[in-house]
Amino acid sequence: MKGQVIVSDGKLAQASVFTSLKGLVDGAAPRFRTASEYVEATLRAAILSGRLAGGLALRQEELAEIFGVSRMPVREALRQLEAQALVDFVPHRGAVVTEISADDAADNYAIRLALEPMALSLSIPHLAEPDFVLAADLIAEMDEEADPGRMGELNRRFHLSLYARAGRVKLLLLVEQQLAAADRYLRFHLAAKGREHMSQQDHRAMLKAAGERDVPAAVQVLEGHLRTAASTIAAFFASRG
Amino acid sequence: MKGQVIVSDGKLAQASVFTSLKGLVDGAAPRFRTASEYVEATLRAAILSGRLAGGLALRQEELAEIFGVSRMPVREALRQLEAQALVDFVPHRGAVVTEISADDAADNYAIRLALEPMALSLSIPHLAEPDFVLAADLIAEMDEEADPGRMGELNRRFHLSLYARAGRVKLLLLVEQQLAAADRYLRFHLAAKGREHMSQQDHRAMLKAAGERDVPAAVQVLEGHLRTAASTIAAFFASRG
DNA sequence: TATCATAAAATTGGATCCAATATCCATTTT
DNA sequence: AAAATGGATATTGGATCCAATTTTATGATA
Repeated sequence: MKGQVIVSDGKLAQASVFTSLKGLVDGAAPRFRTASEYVEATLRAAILSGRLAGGLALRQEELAEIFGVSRMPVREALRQLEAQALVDFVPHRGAVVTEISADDAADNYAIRLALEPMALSLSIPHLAEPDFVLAADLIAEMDEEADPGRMGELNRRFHLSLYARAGRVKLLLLVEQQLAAADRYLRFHLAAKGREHMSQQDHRAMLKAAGERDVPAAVQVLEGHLRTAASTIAAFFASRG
Repeated sequence: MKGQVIVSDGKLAQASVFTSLKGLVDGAAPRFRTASEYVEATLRAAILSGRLAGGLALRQEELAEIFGVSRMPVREALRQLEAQALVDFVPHRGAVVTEISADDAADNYAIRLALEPMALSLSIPHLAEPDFVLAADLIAEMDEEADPGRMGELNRRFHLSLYARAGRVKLLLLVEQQLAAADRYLRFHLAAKGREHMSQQDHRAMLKAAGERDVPAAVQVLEGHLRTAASTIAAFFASRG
């Protein structure tokens, strides 16, 4: 079997990462329609969570064995991830997990800074009681949460809860993608500053302004929130990597 | 051969569309590294240009024959297009070209209205003489151009020329995608209002403001430009589709 | 004639197989 | 000892093959 190859040389660390992949999505997510969707979702979660680090080469055959499928669904999944800029195809070398850099982080925040105020502005007039309740619940959950990965998800869902009534599905789709990508950087943010810098007061202020249908105030808080996060992460990259 | 099947029943019209596909990209574009890239580029151009209308089912085997490849590169290309929201996979039915609707157009313009002012603001301080020359040239070309398809391309390139120095590659990538998607609607715009409504005075005003490094003025013109286009297209859909 | 059951055709997702090509390592040569 | 060279090995892109499932056509029956 090729399994031995994985642990034979310097790839042991990778092997332990890979072998833990399979169960990653199984718990929360529903069953997938196709194998490639399953592989794609699992790999995407692993990359966004940082479990598969930038620069790592993902070889099709190896992944196929781990997931218990042929190389074909793996190939399709990797192509999808390529379209999402999560991997680069290098001929005869494999799909390489894209590196995250200060520049990428800046890009991500510039995009969010453009899209999210738009989404929020469109959504606020149509938000209803259940939306406010959900948002408040998520803030409360974040107060309790310690795990950084789960924290990222809660943060994402909070933001989306306020944008949900924007009525523009493709806009929201883009926002979701950018929020998911932001998780890759948020981990550094939390590591650098601790979870108290999750800016829960910003979240509360946004919710309050939204409740009062005060679009300019909500947008102002959101923009400050994003700019703060962006500069924190920029500082982190400047100091370390 | 299956070729006969294509022309045997009611699919004749589709066949003539399909068979003209192959050469679509050959002229301008360089050779592609892989077959799937070639297929993808050709299909994308055909969909964005409106040559493959919304609702049309793209069957893998049929495309494979037309392109002279097996079903596999076709499959990969279609998956890529799915990621770009240009087709939907319907099980056992084929990849269906997504319909364009008033709602989609509104989404597209909302996204552009969020992203492009950001790109323009970031870019203006770094624009240099060659950028202004290129932009001016493109305006002049548009004055002469009659063909709607080519007009769309010129318009796209003009906008990009002013955003080019934003220094945020992923942001620009998104902008490019949205501009390409906008071509699908621009065709209706031109059909409805004639090419004099291409708002060349807006283009000139944007270029002037950019030349004076007047970011707020340039952004204001751009926003007005996009809002006008959006409402024109909304009116078009309201009257017709 | 309309409707429902049943069989045939078509289409996809996935597996396996094949050819082309780049990488990597050992050996040789300077 | 370092560099060049040649061949084994690994890896990918593409072709062909197979199974599952849906759609569509056909025909029987009320």
